[in-house]
Amino acid sequence: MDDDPATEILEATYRALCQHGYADLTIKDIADEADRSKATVHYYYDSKQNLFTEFLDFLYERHTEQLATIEGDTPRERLGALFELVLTDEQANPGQEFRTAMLEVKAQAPYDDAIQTRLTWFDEFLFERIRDITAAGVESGAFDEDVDPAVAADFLVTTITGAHTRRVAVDYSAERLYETITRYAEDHLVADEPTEATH
Amino acid sequence: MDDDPATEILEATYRALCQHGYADLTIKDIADEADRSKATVHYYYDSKQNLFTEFLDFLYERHTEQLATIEGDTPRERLGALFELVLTDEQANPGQEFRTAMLEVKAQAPYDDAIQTRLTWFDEFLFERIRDITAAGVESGAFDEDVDPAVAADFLVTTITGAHTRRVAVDYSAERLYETITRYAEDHLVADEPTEATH
DNA sequence: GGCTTTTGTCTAACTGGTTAGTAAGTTACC
DNA sequence: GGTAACTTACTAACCAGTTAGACAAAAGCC
Repeated sequence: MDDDPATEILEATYRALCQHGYADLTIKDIADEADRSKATVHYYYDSKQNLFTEFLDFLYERHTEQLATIEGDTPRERLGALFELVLTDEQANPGQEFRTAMLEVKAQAPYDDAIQTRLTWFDEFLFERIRDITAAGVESGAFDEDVDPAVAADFLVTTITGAHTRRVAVDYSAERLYETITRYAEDHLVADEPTEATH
Repeated sequence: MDDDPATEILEATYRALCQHGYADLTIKDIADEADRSKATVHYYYDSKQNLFTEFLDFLYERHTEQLATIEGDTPRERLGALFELVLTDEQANPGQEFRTAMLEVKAQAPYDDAIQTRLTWFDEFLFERIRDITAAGVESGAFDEDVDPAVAADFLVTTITGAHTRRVAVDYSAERLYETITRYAEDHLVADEPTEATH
């Protein structure tokens, strides 16, 4: 927590973002959260856009670190742990407020190349992670042999994205979405023979 | 096109929304698009929030009319037509600008009950439409008998929502998402026996 | 028909509030 | 004394909503 002021401002940005949402996020909100003046924020970051771009880099680092911690002896376990992390984890993602703000940011992507570039990183990172786990599962025989890891990963990223959106837009239960996706994976990825025991 | 001024303003709102996005949408933008003054907009709609709520009602009506036109002799054809309408139809949905604006609106749902209520209508309408088609397919034997229509519809709505979000946030190809979802439906909904012919 | 009054539609100009960013100066440490 | 870190006070721009009134058509009245 004994960061340099620049990092402290990024952490304050996170808290301010959760409290006010992206649309209503002002430099003053961030400054207040960082216990500094508005001008100090501008001292470290030239513009609001500049600050936010660096904030997304900061988030990306945190997010990839989190996804890297995923463990499990089998691909199936690792995939389950990943779903849990991105769909239900409440301690890692302080919840609805942050997800809402991230959806606001996603909607701003077409207006801001720097944002779109970074959101694409997030998307691709998740895709690659799922594709690799799926490929390992296919190779080990745990997953159905005619599953194409890239196609399955693409589909799952889309569904996870949809779960995030629905959770915000129509206040849909995160748990229920988690269960539906897990069920899909169990039913359609896991190979037939070894799974019969599960039923 | 010879509507009353109130409706003309709603149509102007649609055009202004596509041009400026939701975040940057001002009463002036709408007024300019309607070739009227700012005060005239306020003459017909008390507040911006009021105008936008009525605009969403206007959109809902248009959207449900569109979804009602879906035809097809078999449930499979109807589901295919629905995917095409909600995922690729470019003449019905003037494209990226509008989808982007709608994602911005979705992100505002948690801050505005009137918006959330209406987005839930959209979500539920699509869900029910897919569930009914799926149920008809299961009943006729065209779809796998152990498909639960409600579960499948829920999953598909989530995936469609994800496709919309990814298209905006990471500029993902709509066509590719359409193909992935169609493939899922063909592989996992359609009953085994009658489908062998397709492969 | 001619006259006034009312009503519906609309506008220019203004108000009050907000915001990103800046300029100039202060404090604190080396 | 110089520099890094920081603040107060400001500017310029923007926006939702209001006000006061223009203009025309319709309605009521003689």
